[in-house]
Amino acid sequence: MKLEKTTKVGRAEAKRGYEDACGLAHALELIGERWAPLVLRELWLGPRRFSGLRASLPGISANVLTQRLTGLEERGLVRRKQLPPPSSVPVYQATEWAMEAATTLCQLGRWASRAPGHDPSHPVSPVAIMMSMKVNFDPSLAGDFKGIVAFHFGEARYFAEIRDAQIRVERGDPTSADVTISCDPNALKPVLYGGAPVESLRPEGNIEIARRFMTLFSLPPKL
Amino acid sequence: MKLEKTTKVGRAEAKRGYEDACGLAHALELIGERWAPLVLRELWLGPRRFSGLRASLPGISANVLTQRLTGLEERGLVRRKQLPPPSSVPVYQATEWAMEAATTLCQLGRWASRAPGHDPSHPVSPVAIMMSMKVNFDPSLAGDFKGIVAFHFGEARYFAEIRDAQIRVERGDPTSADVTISCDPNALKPVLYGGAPVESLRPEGNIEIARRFMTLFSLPPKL
DNA sequence: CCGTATCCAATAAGATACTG
DNA sequence: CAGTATCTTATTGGATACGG
Repeated sequence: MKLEKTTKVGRAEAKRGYEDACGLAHALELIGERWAPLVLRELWLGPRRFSGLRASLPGISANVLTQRLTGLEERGLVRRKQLPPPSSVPVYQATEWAMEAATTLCQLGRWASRAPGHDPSHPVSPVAIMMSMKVNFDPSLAGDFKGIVAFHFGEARYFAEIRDAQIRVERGDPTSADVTISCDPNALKPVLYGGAPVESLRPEGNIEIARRFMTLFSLPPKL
Repeated sequence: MKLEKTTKVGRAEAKRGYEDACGLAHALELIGERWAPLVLRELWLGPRRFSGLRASLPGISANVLTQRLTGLEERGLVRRKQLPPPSSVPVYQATEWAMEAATTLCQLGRWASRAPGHDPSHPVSPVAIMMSMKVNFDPSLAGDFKGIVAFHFGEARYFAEIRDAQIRVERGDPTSADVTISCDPNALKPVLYGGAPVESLRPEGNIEIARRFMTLFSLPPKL
């Protein structure tokens, strides 16, 4: 139609910036684009590959994921790496600095889960459910409980360790798990937050530890 | 290929949601739109009117501000009020719940200010500069300093009180200020964070308190 | 399997004018 | 002042198609 650039914008003001010195405005320029915070969430527990990110981010398209990853890389939030040959798989890793934001974003997630409009019936990714454990762990319920629970979500492996009324969540295999749970991330929600029995997940190992573990999380009160 | 819902538009596919039960995804549906976090920032210290918001958000257009305010109101983050007659001015106020998010967003702002790309030469709003004080106050520098500094940014009035190595930032007039500074918010930046002398701002009152006050803030280290 | 490039339709944002 | 209305531009997401 009209190919003429109306020059309204004048110089190459390519990006839409906020022109605001407030750090928050800059945060939005760094991670304010659609999907960006969720990409960071997926990188929270370690490097991931393109297809894994795509699978964990239902609805993102390949081109948008590419844009986000390259954008985040340009801004110093993500580093792209090649695993050593022969695998030579490219993976994306959050920088240490980006990880600090991820911690803050966790809190934002906890805050939002109080909203009346929050629908927990949607699917969750493995990282998302592990993050929910990190953020909804209630130290006051833990007493002197101590245990390591391994989670197998298909090929993906994570574990949570509770000790001294603190929780640690990591990717990979623990040195020694008390109990291992193999399931879909979504199956964990009713057990963690709905009081469903852990037996439904067929835990392997110390079932008593599994049972107790699942009682240590509480969603913040709804509004 | 075999998507049955390929019917182009799909009618009721109203909003673009993330379809992700993770709280963070819902947070983005609540405040992930462009400008939304900055609107909340402006409401951080109390209710504001439409024109004040527009003035503090350089670059936002009236229709987008309207959309944000009505959207935030629908989602329970903002309440619209009418001041009692004869003024009858409509004002927008953040709900208590939204204020919790604002606190987290502050942290995000502090995080982002470490970025190499952060340009502090852009203008800041009164609320933004007050927020920077809140978030960059360094208790370890405060010792037993005690003082109340009032800020007049045109008609807008704010104050900061430091006591017991804590800072409190509010809108309005303090019961008794040690010193009052009338200036543009931007003029405060070099004094707070660049070591410029407070005398350049012509403080009225206890200048020694003003001088000491300005030394109690430190930006996080750049990357 | 890991992406990138391109085209297109649907939205969101921006600029401007205008009304009560 | 407090917004609507309207039009233009930019970004998004989906669907391929294509290269390593």
